[in-house]
Amino acid sequence: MNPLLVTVAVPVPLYRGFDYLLPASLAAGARPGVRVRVPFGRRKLCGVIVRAPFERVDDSQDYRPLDAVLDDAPLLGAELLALCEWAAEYYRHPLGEVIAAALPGSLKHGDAAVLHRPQRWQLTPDGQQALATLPGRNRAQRSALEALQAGARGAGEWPVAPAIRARLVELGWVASVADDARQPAAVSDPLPLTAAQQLALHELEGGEQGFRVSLLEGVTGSGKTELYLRRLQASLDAGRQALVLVPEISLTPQLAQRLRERLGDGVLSFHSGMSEGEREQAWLAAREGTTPVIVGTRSAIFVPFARLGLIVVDEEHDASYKQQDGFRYSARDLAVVRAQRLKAELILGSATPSLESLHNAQAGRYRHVRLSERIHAQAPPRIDLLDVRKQTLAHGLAPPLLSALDRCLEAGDQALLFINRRGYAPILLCHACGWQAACAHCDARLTVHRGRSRLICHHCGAQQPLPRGCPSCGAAELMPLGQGTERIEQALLNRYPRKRIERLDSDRLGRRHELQRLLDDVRARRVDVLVGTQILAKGHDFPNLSLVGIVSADQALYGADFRAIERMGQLVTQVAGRAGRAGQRGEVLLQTHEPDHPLLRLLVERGYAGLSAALLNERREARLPPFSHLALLRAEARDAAPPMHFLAAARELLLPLRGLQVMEPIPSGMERRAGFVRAQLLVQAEQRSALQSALAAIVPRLTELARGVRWSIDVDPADLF
DNA sequence: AGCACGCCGACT
DNA sequence: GTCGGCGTGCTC
Repeated sequence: MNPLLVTVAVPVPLYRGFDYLLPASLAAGARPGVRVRVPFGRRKLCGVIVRAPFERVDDSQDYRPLDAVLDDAPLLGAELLALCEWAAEYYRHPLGEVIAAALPGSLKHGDAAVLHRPQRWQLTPDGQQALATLPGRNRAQRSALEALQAGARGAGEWPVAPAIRARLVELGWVASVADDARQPAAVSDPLPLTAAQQLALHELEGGEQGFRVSLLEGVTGSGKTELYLRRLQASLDAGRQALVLVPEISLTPQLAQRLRERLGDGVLSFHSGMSEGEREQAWLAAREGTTPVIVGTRSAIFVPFARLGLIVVDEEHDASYKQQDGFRYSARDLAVVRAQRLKAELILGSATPSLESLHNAQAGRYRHVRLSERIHAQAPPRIDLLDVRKQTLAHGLAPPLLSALDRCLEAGDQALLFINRRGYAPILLCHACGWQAACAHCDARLTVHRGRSRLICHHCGAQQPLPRGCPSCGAAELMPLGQGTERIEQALLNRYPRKRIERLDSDRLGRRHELQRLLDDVRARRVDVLVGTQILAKGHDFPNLSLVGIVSADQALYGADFRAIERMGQLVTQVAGRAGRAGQRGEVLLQTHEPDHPLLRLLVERGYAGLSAALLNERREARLPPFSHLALLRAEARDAAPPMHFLAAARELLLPLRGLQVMEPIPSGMERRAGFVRAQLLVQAEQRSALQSALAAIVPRLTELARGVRWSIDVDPADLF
């Protein structure tokens, strides 16, 4: 018999498969999904077997034997492996890298997959006694013991420094006990449903079981989460697990906590803010079936489950579900694929659904479940356009907005100001000679950050100290032009010295618990005005806002990207939705220089539903997604010519293929970025399959053409820059 | 992506 | 005379 070979996916950016000789001694355990250690060039890599062993037939090729089989049982089950293969095909990304993206760090590098038995820390009788007699100076020990007594349960929920814990164990005051019987602790009762919720729940539950997608379109405050909870409970009751995706790390603790209160403490999180160890344990627990629910961000779509029955994608319109570099997958779209393959239920929830999902719902592929009433029966916030033309702006704020703020704060209410720009000002200008602070590596201006006293490029991260005078003409005074969150915050601090003004943007999200503390302060009404970027639009709940000011959304109106207005509508609607308290209508002011823009008027008069309907019509006319399918071929290099030449050659390869419309290669929106000159080629197809086969056909040739050019394929690009 | 091999400038 | 610059070539 001929020797056996196995195909191994190795984590390298190569589109070819690599076959290895399978030593007879290792043949028993070699199955798809099992990790192996293989020699690769001069190094050793951890790869995954992706095909059942097969007999060697050709003698022309030399093979190297694999070193070791790392798993007794496949680490990637058939379902997850198939999902990875599907994603690699669809997104035209090397399978080895896709699998690497699906594995938590430590497992990716070949560490043994060991699920620690859940353990729980417990006060011993000695510990009980010690707590009573412990001298007051042992503060750390005391508070740790008190936390345990107060009912901290899982190991992760007992906040104690490892050194203190070790000491307490040594003293015999605490002990760990196995916690297999994860009794659902402190499970609270479901909230009563409104009539509208009941109706919606009925629609979600009804009809054919098995694979189904529901687009749950519910305005802010309509109680989508309670419906998720009902479906999650039903899934758990049926003995199946569930996956809940959220767009942002900062939303996981909040939601995970709420799920734990209702579904028990088996609910685990999965996101990049966790340590590798924590992520690995959550991943393994889901795979074993020992955790009923995972709440996570984009990458959690690759968590394996023993019996997944339900996926919820919250805020499904959110662009963060699309990975923007490397393996450019959409977790929301993969959720559809995964649910279909598993015959599972999928709920896509949003107050402002993406045009793609709306289109799918209208085409009958998704159930369209609407929740149009807010629970507390407030009127939905009305958005008023504030024409700022010819008005004197103070740091970008027009007098009517300022007087609305005055009234709001006098009444002791809270206000929120939204501006989608970090920093103090996006431009630093010399009034004497016209010089502007520009990035040395990008075609971009540097943003003034007053607090840190620096100029920062928001595209490549380059920084420099804030210059004292003009570097070009020496004039003493430089003018910050335009506004960011920092500047609005400053202006409000000056105007309202006795009020508490807080800023919320990614610059402030450094420390782990800071966001949580800030949000708590806002909810407890210790903050009067909150100034922030789109983080404010992402589902955080602020129950006491009576005024929302949107400093500007005009940029989207001039934006070159065909999705700019859709995004603006989502952002504005989401931010506006934060306004209004029980029984009181919120006020929303949207500053604009284009008060007569038809799409802006549509948004204000007919809401997101009106805007999205009009945008869908435009897309249909223009044959843009979701009425066609796009792929973007990007290229970059140190010099300007190679990317264009590469793309021109790629275009030649594509032109003879059928069912495609191939544009001319063009320089990217920001041509130079982080020292690279970038260009792109847009390919459009009516049929997804035509796009797929075209890309499949040209990838091997691209590899040959790419001399000195870095390139990537973006299937279903989120933006065309 | 790594990692090596391979030929041309400023240093112990 | 060497250390090292990154160009390009390969990885079963």
